[in-house]
Amino acid sequence: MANKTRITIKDVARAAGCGVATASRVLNKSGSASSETRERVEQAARDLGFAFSATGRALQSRKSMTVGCLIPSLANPVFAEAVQGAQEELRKEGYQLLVASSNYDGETDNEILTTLLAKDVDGLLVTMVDPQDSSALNMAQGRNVPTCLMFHDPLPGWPSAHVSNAEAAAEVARRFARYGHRRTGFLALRFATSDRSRNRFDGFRAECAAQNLPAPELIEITETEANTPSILAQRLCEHPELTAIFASNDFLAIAVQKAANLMGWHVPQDLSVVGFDGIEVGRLLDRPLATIETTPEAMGRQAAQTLLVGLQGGEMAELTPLPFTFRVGATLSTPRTKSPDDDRGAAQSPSVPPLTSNVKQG
Amino acid sequence: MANKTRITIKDVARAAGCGVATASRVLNKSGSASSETRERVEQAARDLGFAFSATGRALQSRKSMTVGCLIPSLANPVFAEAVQGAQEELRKEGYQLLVASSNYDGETDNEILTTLLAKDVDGLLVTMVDPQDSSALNMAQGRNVPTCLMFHDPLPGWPSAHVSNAEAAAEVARRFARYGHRRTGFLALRFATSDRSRNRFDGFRAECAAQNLPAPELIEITETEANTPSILAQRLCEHPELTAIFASNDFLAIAVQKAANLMGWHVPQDLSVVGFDGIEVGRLLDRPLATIETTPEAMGRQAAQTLLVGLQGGEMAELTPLPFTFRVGATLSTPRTKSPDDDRGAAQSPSVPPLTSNVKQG
DNA sequence: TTGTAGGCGTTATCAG
DNA sequence: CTGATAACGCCTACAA
Repeated sequence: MANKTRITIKDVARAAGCGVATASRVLNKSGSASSETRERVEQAARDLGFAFSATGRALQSRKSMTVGCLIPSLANPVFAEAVQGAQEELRKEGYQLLVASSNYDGETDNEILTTLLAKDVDGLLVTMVDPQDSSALNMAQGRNVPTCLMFHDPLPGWPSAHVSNAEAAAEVARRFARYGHRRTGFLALRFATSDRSRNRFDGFRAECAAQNLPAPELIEITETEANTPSILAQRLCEHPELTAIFASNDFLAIAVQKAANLMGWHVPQDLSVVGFDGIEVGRLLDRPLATIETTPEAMGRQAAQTLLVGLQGGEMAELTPLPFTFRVGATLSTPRTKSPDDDRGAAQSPSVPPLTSNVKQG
Repeated sequence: MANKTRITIKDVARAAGCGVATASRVLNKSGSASSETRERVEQAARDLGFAFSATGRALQSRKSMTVGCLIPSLANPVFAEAVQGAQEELRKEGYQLLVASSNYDGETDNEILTTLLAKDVDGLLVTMVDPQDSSALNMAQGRNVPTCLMFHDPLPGWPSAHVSNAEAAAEVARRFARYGHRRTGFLALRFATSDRSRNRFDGFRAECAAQNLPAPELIEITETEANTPSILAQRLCEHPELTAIFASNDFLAIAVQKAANLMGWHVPQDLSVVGFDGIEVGRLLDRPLATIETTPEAMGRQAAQTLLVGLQGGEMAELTPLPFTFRVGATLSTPRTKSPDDDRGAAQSPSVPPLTSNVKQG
């Protein structure tokens, strides 16, 4: 009942019979004190169950020991893992992470950054829709709040822990070419709000050109389409000439397989599929997914380490892209036939109803 | 260069030619002010790009508008989604989330809680190893910091957003029984540090008994074993009598399938598998996973909403368990044979080498 | 309507 | 070695 809400250093000082300054020195092991008062203070602190208030400290020291972290969503394991890595790294140095997600919305991005800045974060870890043109991010810069991006390809002004999206995508194009694919597609979700996705497409298209392949087809889909195999199947049917699809992330790639199955197409013979990210489950699928394997947790770690340098007043260098690997899987092979108008899959499952109706029954 | 580090309300007051109290009133739309000074203050604030310091406010108001969130790991999508849901819900009311993960370690749990408390969080959202016996959690209670657990089955003293682990597990036992399985196994990871896992096992075992099935076999594995199909296969081989396995989460369930494939066992005929959680990819697998479907994001939301009540001084009621559903999949069927010592899979793939050697080549 | 003053919890400064 | 005291940024009486 008589619970004094909070025990402050004042209480400790009083209990120890000394001034607050002395108590502060003892408890912080700064300054010096006679072993006698030291003892009394420590005893009092223990008895009272004293703990410093980080808020009071922050106000006085102008350091909140808190880092703000903005990402699109924790529901995407790629971002969640990056945050996990960053959090571990920062905690070692005593920093806590204030996490917020924008749900891929540019306005929310700015609102969150503003709030984070108001909370006096000492640094920022950011993945957002449009970092190049964010008033809030500029404000962070103006206030000299060290900031490190994550996932974004290099941008003037901020370091970014990233994998070269264009180069990784180019690797996919080369693989496709090597296997004899010509008509390819790039399946994208939230193309408008993801520079990562756009950069992947650009890199993919450029390398297709370099490999003398026709320009890849850009297929943009909505979240609903991605989550409903039958609808996705319809969308794929609009591009019967494609023999290989590069999905902008692994979930989409898996969805493509599902949709293909629905239509009686065989992956990879009828349609090859390659993903991006390299999430763990891709490897556990019956038909392990060919994909670009990245290491989001390492990305978060790298971002955190760089930020730590900035936090200590150092200069944050531009970051070398993290390595990626092409994970070989069972979803990429040579196309069944070079003839684009072949009635694919028919030989395998002659009993399958016409595609359109089949799609509808999905 | 001449960047004054921070613009405070004092600066605004000076620029507007008035006292700080007036500026505060105007900017907070509390108290009243002549429309004239109001104008001047707002103008000044805009010109200077003023923003309140949450730290100063927190110190003064004794409200940090921050909620601490402790979970085992963001690398587990189940927790990540819960945090996502909670974050969205809390942001609506102006709260930010301070997130930290313990990596399933009980000591770290306490360290983190202590730090969070020192940061003056207004409330706590917690999933930890041992909530019943945590000094830090008790301290939170002592300080009257509203706390809501997540994922834990009801515990005296704290509300918890959860699914009834025992009941869900019982449902699996009933399904197994209905399909004619008798010898079953429960595959667990981190059994010692997860009351969720233990409660699932207890519920499963109890219902097996109720269904007149032999007691289920408890198979504990390490993370390494879980991630290496060939090793997991070896572990499974130690229990040739089992026809059905209940995995304590979906990832394990998928791993079991992988391991089974490696040995030439057919899922579900040779071995039925049911998971827990209901992660999205389970549905996208070639062989959709039978599992207990839960809604982690809703759990996070519920926890946040309850916490919000506590944050507003209300009484936090005990929470009704969230509903779960048994997701029918292709990994559960009647066992191929009732005879436990049948050489399973042999009929299907006579060319498969003996199990042991097959395992090793994995 | 307005401004002054005190205090939230800490620490750094500066006399004793 | 020790203890007032003045910030840190803000808000809320209390006065004017």
